[in-house]
Amino acid sequence: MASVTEQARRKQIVDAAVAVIAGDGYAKASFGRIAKQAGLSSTGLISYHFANKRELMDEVVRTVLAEFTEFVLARTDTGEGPAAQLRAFIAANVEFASTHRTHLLAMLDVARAEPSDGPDPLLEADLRGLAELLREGQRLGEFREFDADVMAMAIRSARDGLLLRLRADPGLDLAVYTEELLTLFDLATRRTR
Amino acid sequence: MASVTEQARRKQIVDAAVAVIAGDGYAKASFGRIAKQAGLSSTGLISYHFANKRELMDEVVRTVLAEFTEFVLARTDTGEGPAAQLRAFIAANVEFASTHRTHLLAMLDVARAEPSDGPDPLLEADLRGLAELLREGQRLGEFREFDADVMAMAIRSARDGLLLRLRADPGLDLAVYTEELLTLFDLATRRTR
Amino acid sequence: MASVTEQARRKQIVDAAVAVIAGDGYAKASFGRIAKQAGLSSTGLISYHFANKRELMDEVVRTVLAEFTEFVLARTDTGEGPAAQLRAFIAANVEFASTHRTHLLAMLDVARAEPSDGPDPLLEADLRGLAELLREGQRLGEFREFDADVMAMAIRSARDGLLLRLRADPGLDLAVYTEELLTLFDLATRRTR
Amino acid sequence: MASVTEQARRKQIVDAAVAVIAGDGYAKASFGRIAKQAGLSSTGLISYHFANKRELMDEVVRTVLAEFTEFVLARTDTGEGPAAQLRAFIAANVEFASTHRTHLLAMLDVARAEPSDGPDPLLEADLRGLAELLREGQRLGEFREFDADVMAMAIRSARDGLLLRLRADPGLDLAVYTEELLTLFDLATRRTR
DNA sequence: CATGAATGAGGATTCATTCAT
DNA sequence: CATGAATGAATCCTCATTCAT
Repeated sequence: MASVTEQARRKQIVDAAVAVIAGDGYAKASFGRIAKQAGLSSTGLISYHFANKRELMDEVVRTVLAEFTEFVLARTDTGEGPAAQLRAFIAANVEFASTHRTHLLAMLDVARAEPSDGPDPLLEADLRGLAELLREGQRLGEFREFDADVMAMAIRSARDGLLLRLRADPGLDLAVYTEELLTLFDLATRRTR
Repeated sequence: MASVTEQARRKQIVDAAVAVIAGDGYAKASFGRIAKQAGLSSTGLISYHFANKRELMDEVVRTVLAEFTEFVLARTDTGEGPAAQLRAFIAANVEFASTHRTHLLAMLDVARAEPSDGPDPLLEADLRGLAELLREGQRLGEFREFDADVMAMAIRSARDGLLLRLRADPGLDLAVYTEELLTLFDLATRRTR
Repeated sequence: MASVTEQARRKQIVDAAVAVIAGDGYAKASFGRIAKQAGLSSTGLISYHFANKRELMDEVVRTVLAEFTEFVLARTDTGEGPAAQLRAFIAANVEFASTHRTHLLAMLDVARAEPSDGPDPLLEADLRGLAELLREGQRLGEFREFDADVMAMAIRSARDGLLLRLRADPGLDLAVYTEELLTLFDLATRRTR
Repeated sequence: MASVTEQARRKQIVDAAVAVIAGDGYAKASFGRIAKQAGLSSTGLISYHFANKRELMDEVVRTVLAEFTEFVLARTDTGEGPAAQLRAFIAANVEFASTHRTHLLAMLDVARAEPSDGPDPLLEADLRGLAELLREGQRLGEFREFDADVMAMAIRSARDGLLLRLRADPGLDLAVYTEELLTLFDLATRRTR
């Protein structure tokens, strides 16, 4: 279980699925299209490596989420204070959204189309850390008193909104966008004297 | 053309489509499910009233968008200044999101799954007015200098984020949520001395 | 039964059916298209006047066949000898094929698509008279000894071939075509000295 | 691509389609009937091997046309003069019409129901060679001066007429029919004294 | 492991026909 | 008589999944 070839094939298939979903949307992401995108000669191969479509899609989400988390954490855990970390977090989000646009779009599409049962782990895991950071900032007096969960959701939503904008308008100036969001949430969170 | 019965049936079918999409997602919204939800005896009846699935989905979007626009505009165009209008706009958005949760979820699902050609009219029409309001506030000196398009997107995204939260957690305290968002964007937009 | 209005409606529907079949082929000749062609507001009206589709199609065949027979007979029964009558018959066939192209095409399409049980009455009735004429010519010594049924079929087939040509190439020179067929069958039938 | 199994299945399906069309007519030739005729468990298998119905029908036409052309050419290209070749051509046509009745009927039905765009290749390709043979005979002085296109059409139509007769009356004496047609067109084409 | 053929359920859509008004 | 809404069977086609090789 989990030989090298096996791992490589699964990755190949997941990557193809990401590309198809990001390109044509989840609705058009059939095994047929994914197999063609991956250069496979049979959809049977996908079924061989994944128990069913749901499992493939779960892996798509898991993979992108792992990349994303690693990317963002590496840029956020800087040992600086919460305010600085929040700035780093937002910047990292925007950067990932632009460099991994297809991955993120695919993940959001899947999450919307195949909602998991109960509280969405995506929604939760992603937000928990951010809310914790915000609360830490409040404890240290760098942030004003706001509802950390609402603020976290607003920050994450702003990044998702950027994704939609990027889909419609790929030539967007990200430097400006980043700066605007940094200022926006700086003003929204900082201790009001 | 467009008799009373006809209109009633179309509305019935659109309502059923909204319910199915909000409940099971767009991917599962087949004519079969919609017909069952609507209590129709045959999917043929849907085809009788709508040229094809796309036309039905377009009407779903159009219907919800009309409700939404009317609801929000009625609460926003108060003759007050931009800052007050922005507060009204955000409050109206949150209120509509909670009272018409299924409608809004369905609309967003359809818009994501069936992207229209060219710039998404949903994305555009919805945002244009908000950005205009923000610029007006800047002209009048009520708002600071920010990129109105980015800010508009952030505001709308915050509302969409609320929707997702509501789906996962229907018991959410909306009064708190509204108040938090009002403060958030008040701080983010107001003229910094 | 068979009031004036009734008759008029049936004719209107049959004419529309002929136009649709000749234009788009039997396969596309749905009640919906026929109703639209006839300017009717409902396909129900067709069902009201015809027990079922088969009956409508039978009437299409019957109607065209009646027109055709009347047209040809009027030009053939000239009181002249069989050879002259054969010439008149062929000329009349070509003329009808050109002036009533749609009608004849529709009839042939229906006859091919909905073959009646047993010996095709179209095939029979149409040919019987012609074969009889040929045999009469043989009795009178104007024609050589050939199989009258085969010859009759060849003559009728030549006219059907003309129809196909007309469908593909409407600008055909019929005067030439007629003359050629007259000579062809004159040579084929006349007493060889 | 084009494995042995693949070819065998395609042939099996085409054969079943021919049988159904010849038996019940093109209008009744649904995937369901064809699958049943072929002993397949699902219409999906037909879709697996043919991109769509049109492609299947095109292959039906192509297959029969290839058989027919090969059959007739092998009996016509005898190195003899045009008159002898014409006799061979007619005899071969009649023979093929009797031995491959279903195939020919199916082909004609499809060609009538699914007219290709532009000039019908069936109508054209089939006739071109025959007309050429006739013109060659005129150049060599074996045939009289007639319109070669009209004559070619008459000859082909006579064969189609035989097909219709065979459908209605399978017990037809073909030896007689052949002899009659040979004489008919010999008289019609040969140089007059 | 990989292939491609096969399966059968489910998809949207078309259609002839029925029926209340 | 005419209308248009409704019905349900049938059509082609797509798809995830299975399985022998």
